[in-house]
Amino acid sequence: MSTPNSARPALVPQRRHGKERVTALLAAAAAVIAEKGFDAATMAEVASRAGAPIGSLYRFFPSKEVLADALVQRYEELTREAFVRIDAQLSQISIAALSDALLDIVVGLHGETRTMLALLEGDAEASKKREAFRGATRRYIARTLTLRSPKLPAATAGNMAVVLLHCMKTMAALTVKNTGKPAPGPVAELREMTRLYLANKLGERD
Amino acid sequence: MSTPNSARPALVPQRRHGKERVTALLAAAAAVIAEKGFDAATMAEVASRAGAPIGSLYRFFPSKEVLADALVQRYEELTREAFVRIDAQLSQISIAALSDALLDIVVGLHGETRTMLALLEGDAEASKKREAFRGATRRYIARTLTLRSPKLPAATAGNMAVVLLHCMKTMAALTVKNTGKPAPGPVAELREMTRLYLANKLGERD
Amino acid sequence: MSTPNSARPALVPQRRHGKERVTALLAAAAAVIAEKGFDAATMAEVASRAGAPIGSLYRFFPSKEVLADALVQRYEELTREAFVRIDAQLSQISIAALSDALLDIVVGLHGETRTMLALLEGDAEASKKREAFRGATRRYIARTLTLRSPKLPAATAGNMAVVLLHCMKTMAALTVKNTGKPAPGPVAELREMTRLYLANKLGERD
Amino acid sequence: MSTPNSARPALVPQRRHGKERVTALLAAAAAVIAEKGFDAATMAEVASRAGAPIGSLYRFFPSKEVLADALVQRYEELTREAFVRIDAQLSQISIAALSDALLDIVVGLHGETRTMLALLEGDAEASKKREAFRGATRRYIARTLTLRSPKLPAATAGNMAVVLLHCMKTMAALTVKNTGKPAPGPVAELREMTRLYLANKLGERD
DNA sequence: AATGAATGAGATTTCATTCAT
DNA sequence: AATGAATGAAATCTCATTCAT
Repeated sequence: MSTPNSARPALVPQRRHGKERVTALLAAAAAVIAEKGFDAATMAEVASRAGAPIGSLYRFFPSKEVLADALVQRYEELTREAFVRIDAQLSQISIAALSDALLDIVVGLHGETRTMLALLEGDAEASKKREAFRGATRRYIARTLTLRSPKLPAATAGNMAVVLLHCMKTMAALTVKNTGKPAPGPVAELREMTRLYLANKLGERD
Repeated sequence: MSTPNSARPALVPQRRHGKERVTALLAAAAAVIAEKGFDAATMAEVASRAGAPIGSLYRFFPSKEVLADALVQRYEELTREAFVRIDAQLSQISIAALSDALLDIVVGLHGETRTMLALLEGDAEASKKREAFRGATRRYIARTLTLRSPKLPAATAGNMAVVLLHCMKTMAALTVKNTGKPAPGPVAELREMTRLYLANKLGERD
Repeated sequence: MSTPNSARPALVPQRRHGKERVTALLAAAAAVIAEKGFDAATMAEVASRAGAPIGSLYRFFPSKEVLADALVQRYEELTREAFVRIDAQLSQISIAALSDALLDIVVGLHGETRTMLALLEGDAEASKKREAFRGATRRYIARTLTLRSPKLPAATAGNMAVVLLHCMKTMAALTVKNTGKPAPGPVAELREMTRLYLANKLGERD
Repeated sequence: MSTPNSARPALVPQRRHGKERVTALLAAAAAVIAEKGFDAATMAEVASRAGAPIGSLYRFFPSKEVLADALVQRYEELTREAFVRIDAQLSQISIAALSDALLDIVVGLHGETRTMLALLEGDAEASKKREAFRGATRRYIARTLTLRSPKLPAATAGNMAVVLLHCMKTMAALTVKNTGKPAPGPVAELREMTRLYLANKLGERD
């Protein structure tokens, strides 16, 4: 009657129509959250922009929280895949290239960088899933650093990962600056700073 | 949510009692926003935590937006003063010290770092005042860089300022991580990265 | 809450599989209603607890109202059978034993006493079927009283039946008190009060 | 943002206008709950029937639960006062008169007997306040019994109170039967049964 | 001027019932 | 016939802002 249905996870659609609808709902949610931020985004607008009745939205995503988590989970999967690709060629690329590859991960989210930023904001009330995303990404970074420089102490790798995660967030912020245009100057500076940092820490000391 | 009272600016209190009340209201607003975020902070809680009636809050700050702007303006003033202090000793300090000084500005906000972050989040709906804060800080950074290295092209200084502003935001985020404890490892890494970057860009090439 | 499907009655299942399913659905409905009350019980939970798809539930019971009526009808049948057994030995038992037998009828519903109470609550919106249950039980009581004491005026028997019906409801309430334990002290008092009343009214004055 | 405001108790109105409004709201709530039962009564209808906007209703009664509790508390106060009056003349009245006085308490609630019944229904989800009402009334009864017959064992008084409370509920149910008309026959029977019981238990054995 | 009660649009969420597959 | 996804009206509750006192 009044107990919020926060327990149930997102429903996985069975039929083709349901899959299309879920895709549309997630796209609409990403768009609305990108435009207005998580709090100001309303479930009604998400549904209507997806051309779905509100009941359908709630059938698949039983709460606003679950809807946000579904988006975050997608970003986490994309991020994990990106690290798999980076790790596969880790021994063949320069440290500068590695640095660029890290920053380019956020660009790979295409139009949803702004959504991801909106979802990652707000430490306090953010759900477990979103905090987990940050943690997971940090671990991916640390593991990649260790793979590349096996002598790097684990603690150092962890600390560096925190800083590099923020560099990635900065990259995301620059990418969406001014509604989509990449702001090339600042991006170049960010790349330079990150390259310098990685080169200095990971070695290549000649 | 009805028609907002967007016109009138924050009232400047005349009598001593009024000044104390405004101080208490701003402190309460900072605390509530830090705890719950801007959207979840309610005007009623701000007033009650300041021991003031809600009508009094609205007398001095005609809207939630104006209240947020007043906080941002205070942070901008503190930031400006910090740059004045940095610029005064700019020729006598090393680049590493300058780098640290930039990052330490956010620490100077004491307990309100979290509030400032909450107010700076959310590109979309943020008011002009908050956008102006970012712009002003960026200009302060650029001016300081130019003062220290007069040959630095203006465009480069501007681009660097964008990146350094994000380093400051990172510093702020690390400062409030885990309810106040500074997370020393990541902070050390951030300082190192920023020092490397500034040293490389501003020179000291001997 | 839209237009209810009030017309069609409960479908009587033809095949054996259908009968089993109906039994499972009714048992699930009884359990859910006992736990949460009629309003808070949802059709979805009834179906899922019976291991049946929601469509199947609606095939046999075209509305929530009809489902409740089916339960009530079962209680009415059980009650009628109980009165048949009581009437069969009516001339051989003492008035005290008759009194106890009346109160024990509700105990014979086993685990569904709570369900019955939940369905009998709420005068206002209760369906005809549920009101009819009360009326029928009242008539059973009155008839049994008349059978036992033929000189009892019909009007008196009817009035007494109303009171005795409430004694049975009280017995039901005491039976389910504290999740199933019978609360022996109050039950003993209720038995005593009912015996006194019946003995006084039905006679045995010699 | 989403936390229900179940914590805050009912607000006590300060000004005269507020007191009138609270009175109107409680009357409207009692009427709607009496007509439709607690679950089917909507906050919107309560407000509109009191001629108040929904926000005003929630200002004074922060949740539906609190609104119900306020009604129950009023009934508890009326009940307590009734017991005070009964106890004051306890030594001067016959046991039959005491029995009648107990049953007449529910009649003293005038038109709100049905509301009280609706609020007392439903063991499971009922709030603490409503359970407390039952408990308090039981204790009032037990104390009155003990005052009248000091030799009565405490445990027996408690058990009798449970049964007598149900007699009072029965009286309430009979009072509201058929939208207000008292159904004189059954009431007379109930009075008789209760008198017999009390006379038998409390004594007058000469 | 100061207060805090009043307002009501709008947000999230539920669920009985239907109907396409 | 059987299934379970889809629907949307309606319920509870919030809160920025106003304005009578």
